[in-house]
Amino acid sequence: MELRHLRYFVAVAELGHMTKAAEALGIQQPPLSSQIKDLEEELGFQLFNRHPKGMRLTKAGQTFFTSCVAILSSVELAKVQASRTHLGLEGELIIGVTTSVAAHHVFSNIIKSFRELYPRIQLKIIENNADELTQQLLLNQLNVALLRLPVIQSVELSAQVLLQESVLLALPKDHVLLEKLKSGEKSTISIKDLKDELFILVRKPGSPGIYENLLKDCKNNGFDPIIVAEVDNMLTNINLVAAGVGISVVPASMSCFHRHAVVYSHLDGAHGVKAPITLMQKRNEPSLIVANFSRLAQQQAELIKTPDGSLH
Amino acid sequence: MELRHLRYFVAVAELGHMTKAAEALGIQQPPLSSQIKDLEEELGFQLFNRHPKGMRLTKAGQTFFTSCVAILSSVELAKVQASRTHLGLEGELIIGVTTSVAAHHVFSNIIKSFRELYPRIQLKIIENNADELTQQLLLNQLNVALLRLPVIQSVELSAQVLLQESVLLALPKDHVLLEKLKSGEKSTISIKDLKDELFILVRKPGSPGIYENLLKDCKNNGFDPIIVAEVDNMLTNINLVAAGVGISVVPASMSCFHRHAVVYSHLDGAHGVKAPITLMQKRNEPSLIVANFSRLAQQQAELIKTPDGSLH
DNA sequence: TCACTAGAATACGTAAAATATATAAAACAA
DNA sequence: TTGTTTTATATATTTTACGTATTCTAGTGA
Repeated sequence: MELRHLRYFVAVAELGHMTKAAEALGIQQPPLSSQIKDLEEELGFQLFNRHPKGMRLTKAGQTFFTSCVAILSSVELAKVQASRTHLGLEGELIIGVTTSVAAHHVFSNIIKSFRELYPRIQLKIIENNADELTQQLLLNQLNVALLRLPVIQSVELSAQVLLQESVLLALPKDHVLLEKLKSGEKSTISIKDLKDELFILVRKPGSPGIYENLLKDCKNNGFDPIIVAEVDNMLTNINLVAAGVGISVVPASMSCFHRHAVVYSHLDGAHGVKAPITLMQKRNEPSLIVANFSRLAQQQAELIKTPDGSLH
Repeated sequence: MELRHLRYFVAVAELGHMTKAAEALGIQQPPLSSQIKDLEEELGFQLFNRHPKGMRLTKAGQTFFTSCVAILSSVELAKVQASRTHLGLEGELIIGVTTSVAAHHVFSNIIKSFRELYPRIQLKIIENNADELTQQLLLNQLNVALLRLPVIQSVELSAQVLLQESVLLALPKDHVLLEKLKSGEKSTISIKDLKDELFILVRKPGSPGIYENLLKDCKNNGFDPIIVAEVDNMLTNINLVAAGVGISVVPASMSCFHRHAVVYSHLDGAHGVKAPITLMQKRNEPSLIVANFSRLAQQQAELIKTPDGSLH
């Protein structure tokens, strides 16, 4: 039994007429008769009662007809679905993201526009630190990761920087440096002023990252910072600053958190400290979905950059 | 695209190996390669990534594979279902029945054993009077009807008597004839004793039926009975007898109703009055379901007959 | 009753296409 | 390198779906 038999059978059943069905199918009547006969022989029973005015379905034929219509339409659906999968319009995308990237509005813009363009792709979003995300990417537990600075270099991975963001110093509201600014004793805060401050950092010892660059800048200014706490993500940084534990440096986009207890200030002399947003994926990623997501992420990042390259 | 393509594709996808799949399918590898290639060309995208160790499904291939498995199994199901319909094991049976037949235990036996033997046939049971049932049968609104005596003769219909049942006289508990029996004045009630009684009958004037025969018997005994009520079904007869409206004659199997208010008695001299149970169907009924039901009904009727032809 | 008509079935030749055989190409492994 | 494994290509062969011509059958109408 082939789909041809089902197509022919449905045509005859619908028109109730062998000759008309043959015409509709674009073949001659004798081969159509022959095919219907073959089908009936394979099934072992009559599908039609032959009348001088045409063909009428038997009870069994009626049952079979209903099934055939469903089968033929599910064949068409199968083609369309597979094609949509091939075009990257259908499927699943697992996105890993760090807390600090998730806090940036470019992330919500990316997700929103992706959902609009590819509504039939199921999105799964996993929040984790940069180190874990990279491991998951290598293990194919993620399709793509959005983080700040890559912490693991691997030939299997490719990284593209979506945007560069400057960082701000985060201080408890009642910090002495802020009083000096307010009283006019200082006009800006410089990295040199932080020599005796207690730092809260996100740091994987030995691996690169934003805070690795901060440590270098401090060293260039003649001191090693005092680290009072090492935490897992930048929101915890700010939580601890708000609690008065110490000071920290965070991406500008995070300055919306804890404004009742934390003041965010420009930091002079921290030239090396930037907080990019980086998209990472497997280097030989064949998935069109990932390619589409990557392109869209780039576009959304461009959109929120001002012409001179700075940020809104 | 033909089912062959789907079958071949599923085999290759399951084994991940063109050569092994060809072997499993009982064909050679080159034509299988060619068919898979044809399928991919028709779909417009690759279903497999070719690796030196075998074939691995693409994302689109995975989607298509899932659909194909479902399609192939629904093709098999379609065959089975149509075949079951052909064999009369699947489908619908609409049975018409009169109230008095429905009251007979042979009816519940028939329904019960039919449901056991043909559990996948949906039964619809319609209760109506004999006249309406016959009309519905002619209009193909019923597949089969169970009634007492045929009221319409038609070349389109065939009737078979399942069993013959005697009738009983139904009297109100306080009827004078019963007192005569009790006092010993009479040993039995004869049809002649009913000359001045008020009869409750189910009667379509001019058409045959149990009560037509009763009227003849009365005439043979020299009187026309006084008809106090004509009703639609025999249960109403008994209801009215219980209410003291008059007397009636009903099939023996109905003597279980209203025993607190109605007494059922043998009636001498009513030789012509029998209450058969008759199965009617269209004469050229092609349905195996109807044939099976008819055979089963006959069997069940035989079962409750005692060897000498009388009833339990 | 007899042709006439409409529709399906049969007979047979043809063309398309599925399959088989033989071989090549590609990617490893030893 | 050579041998092995696996898929792809080339070509021949067989199968089969299709086309053409015709027959069969059951109504229909004169």
